[in-house]
Amino acid sequence: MSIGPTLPPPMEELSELLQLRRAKLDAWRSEGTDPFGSSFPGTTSVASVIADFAEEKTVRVAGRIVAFRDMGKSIFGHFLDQTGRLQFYANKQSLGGNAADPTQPADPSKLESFRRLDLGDIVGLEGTLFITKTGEKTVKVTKFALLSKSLRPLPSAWHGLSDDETRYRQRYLDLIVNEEVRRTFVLRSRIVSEIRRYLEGRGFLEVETPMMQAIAGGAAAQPFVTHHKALNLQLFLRIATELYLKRLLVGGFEKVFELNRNFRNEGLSRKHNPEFTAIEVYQAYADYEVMASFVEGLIIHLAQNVIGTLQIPTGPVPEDGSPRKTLDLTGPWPRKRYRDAVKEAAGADWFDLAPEGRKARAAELGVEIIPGLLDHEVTNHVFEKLVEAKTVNPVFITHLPKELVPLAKQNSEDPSVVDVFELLINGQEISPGYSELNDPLVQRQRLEEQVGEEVHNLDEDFLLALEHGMPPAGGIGIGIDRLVMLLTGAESIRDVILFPLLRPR
RNA sequence: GCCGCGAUAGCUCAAUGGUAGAGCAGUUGACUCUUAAUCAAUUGGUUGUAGGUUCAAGUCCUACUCGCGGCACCA
Repeated sequence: MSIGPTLPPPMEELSELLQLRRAKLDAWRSEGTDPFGSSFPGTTSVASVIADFAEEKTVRVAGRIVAFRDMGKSIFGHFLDQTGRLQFYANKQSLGGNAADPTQPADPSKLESFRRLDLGDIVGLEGTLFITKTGEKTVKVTKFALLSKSLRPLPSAWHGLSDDETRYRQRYLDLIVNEEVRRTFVLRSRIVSEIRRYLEGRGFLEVETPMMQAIAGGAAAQPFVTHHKALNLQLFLRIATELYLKRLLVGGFEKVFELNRNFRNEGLSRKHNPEFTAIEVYQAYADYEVMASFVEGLIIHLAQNVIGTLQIPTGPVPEDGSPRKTLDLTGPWPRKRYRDAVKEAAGADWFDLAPEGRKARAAELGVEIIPGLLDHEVTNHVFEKLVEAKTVNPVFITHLPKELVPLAKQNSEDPSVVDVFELLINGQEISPGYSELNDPLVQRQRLEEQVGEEVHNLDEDFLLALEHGMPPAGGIGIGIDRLVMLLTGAESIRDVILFPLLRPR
């Protein structure tokens, strides 16, 4: 524990608001209370207080004060714990009275101390449960303990906190004040844990492979660079888990997955954070069709069991208060060949046109074509803008041209396409899946084409593994952040990552 | 990296180039079933930073910082 550079400024520089809060520290201490108190054992969560509610029952609860309504001789308020909000009530008799002998006069100083509490303070409360005239479950406080004094004001409870920069930099405030944010991150946690349960229940083994790699392979993204001192070694943060998981297939693990962070040195956007969570799943003796069914089953399972519905709200919240659009995850999800999807969007004659004709058609359709694009790249731009971006309900795009996916098996009937799928939902690629290439000689050739001149980037160790024999296998990847966005209806990846990357202030 | 938009009290937001304001929070007082408590009074500002134009700048101009959206990057 270091002293830290951010010592609090001297009192005279603090705003009045902060000075008053600090002054209360002395008030608490002068009556013998440590304002950053000790443990408060034996508490019950708000959720279980509400679930097992019985009038007159004595409970111990703890949380942060988020509302405080002082009415003179009695005080109402709400506190918040991890599971929810509960109303509390205190008056002179409840706090200062003698329960064993109600005829004895109450001690008013207890209520005066209680009145000194601020919004944001963390308290432990002991009291009896009752229901108010208006029907709200409430704890009547008989004893309280200040567990942590808050020296700064809470954002407005009514308006919430809406400044995105503050929400991300001080996420704790966002979590205290914005209930839907709390809900989103609870859901994220449940989604991740349900994915693990689902896979483990089907015999998959979770593994952990290196995040620091001498060669960052498995995708074509810029890696982050770091350095190991003792070995004087340049290392890269991984951009994918693929090549290590395939080594495990060689090693005889037939059903494996890894669910953890990847790092890509790319720009930030509504859909991109430089560190993001992904799962990759590999199953020996399966193919991309098996994996497509697997992904469909998994996502439907998550929607039903974590979210509770297959009808997911999506898109911007309308200003006029009308409900958001919804997308429908009900299966079975259609399969569509890449060529057919492009033809539907760009004309049945698309593939009959000359390359120049395709460029002209793309322009007519409003797809911007940068000069110098290869012919298949023109088609893929059209695909991305007119098919992918406009997809709402799930669709598996199959039979992609082999130029787009160099690491998958070629189709046995049509060698110009590969045995893969791309799962599109709500304008995003949620999951790719392959029949994995296990021919070490073809794999070497494809990787050599990919790395070009930079032969030192060729993962020889991976190719060596393949030469020992990797079983035919199906593999998938799912971007967890994007999956959580999809299932929670979030519009930005920053709303499903607790601490998204920001420039330091 | 490029283009556009934004930044005003602790929070949410106002303010024709002409006296920086409101609601909530805070403070003081009243009130023993309130719940956006209510009522009365009241404190709080280097208008993101640095320059410039102007008699006068929150407002116009330039640069910068940070954020948001889009583009580029991203099999």
